Amino acid sequence: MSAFSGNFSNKLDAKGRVSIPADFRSVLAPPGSKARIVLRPSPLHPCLEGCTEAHFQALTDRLDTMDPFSAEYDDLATELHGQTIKLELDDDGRTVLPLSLIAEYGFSGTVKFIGLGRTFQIWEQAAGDQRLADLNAARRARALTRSSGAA
Amino acid sequence: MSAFSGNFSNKLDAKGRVSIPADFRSVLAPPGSKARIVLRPSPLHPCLEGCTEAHFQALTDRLDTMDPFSAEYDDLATELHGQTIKLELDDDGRTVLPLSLIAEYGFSGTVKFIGLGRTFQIWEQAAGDQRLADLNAARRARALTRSSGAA
DNA sequence: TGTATAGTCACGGGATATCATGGCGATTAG
DNA sequence: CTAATCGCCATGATATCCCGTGACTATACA
Repeated sequence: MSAFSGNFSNKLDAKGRVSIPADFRSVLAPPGSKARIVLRPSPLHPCLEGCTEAHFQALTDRLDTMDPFSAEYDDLATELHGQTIKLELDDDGRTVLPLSLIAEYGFSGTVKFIGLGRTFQIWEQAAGDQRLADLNAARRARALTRSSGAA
Repeated sequence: MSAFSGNFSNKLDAKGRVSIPADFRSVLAPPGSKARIVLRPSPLHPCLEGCTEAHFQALTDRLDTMDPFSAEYDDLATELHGQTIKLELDDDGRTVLPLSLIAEYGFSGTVKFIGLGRTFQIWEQAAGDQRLADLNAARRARALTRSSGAA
């Protein structure tokens, strides 16, 4: 597998450590080698967004296509680099989330990992569940609309 | 055969394992090789929907044409990947359904596989039977309505 | 045609590996 | 010297693998 899929709930211990789901670890690095993740605030949601270093590189490549003196360049560069944290996983597949982030996102006890393919998100448990539920409701509404239109 | 057809009832054992019907296995992978299935919640029914990795790939291909920073991308990616489970079949053609799913869909003892061609569904036995019965009833009603001109 | 044989399949059980998580102790910084 | 951080090990739970068994089917053979 080479994409982040599924959602997982893992515990944040007293020291701010969390296990990265094993499925995600296998995407982040070939088994055996040190895995690293790149984390930054989601531009859309109250959650963290994580990806591989390679994917982050691909995102920043986009900067090279932009006018380096434009406001857009400045905004995107700041967004991408200004709040990005690179973390290394320990031998148990865990990483330590900085206390500031834990406080900022209201993480308490359990966090939710949601796969988005090339990236994944880390939510406060309840908020993450809500996000999925909202999407499902919308999907269901779309499906029903379609079928009643066709019938 | 290259489509999921027919319906089958198989048992869920104490460990949450279930045999994938042999007919479906032959669609999922050439005999001998490891078969994988992609499962996600049905948008319309209280059941799981399964398909091949290739079919899922076709669904996610659409993401590559979208702006990865847009809300649309985020929604679709979460919808597609966020609740997707990729399972590998063991040498006996079985797979393990996560406990959370078993609870969520009320699976107990026996589950029903219903082929939908490119995909298939996994229902709690009684609900799946009901689904088929409902469809037949609706079909009969339509036929009667047509023949009598109006009902 | 009736019977024996081999194959496939669903299903159960038990041994083993993997994972998430708690805790301890060493190491480092202040 | 104290406190925070990091690496390592212990543990329970879960998943994975590998085996055997019985039902049913298809094939071979007399």
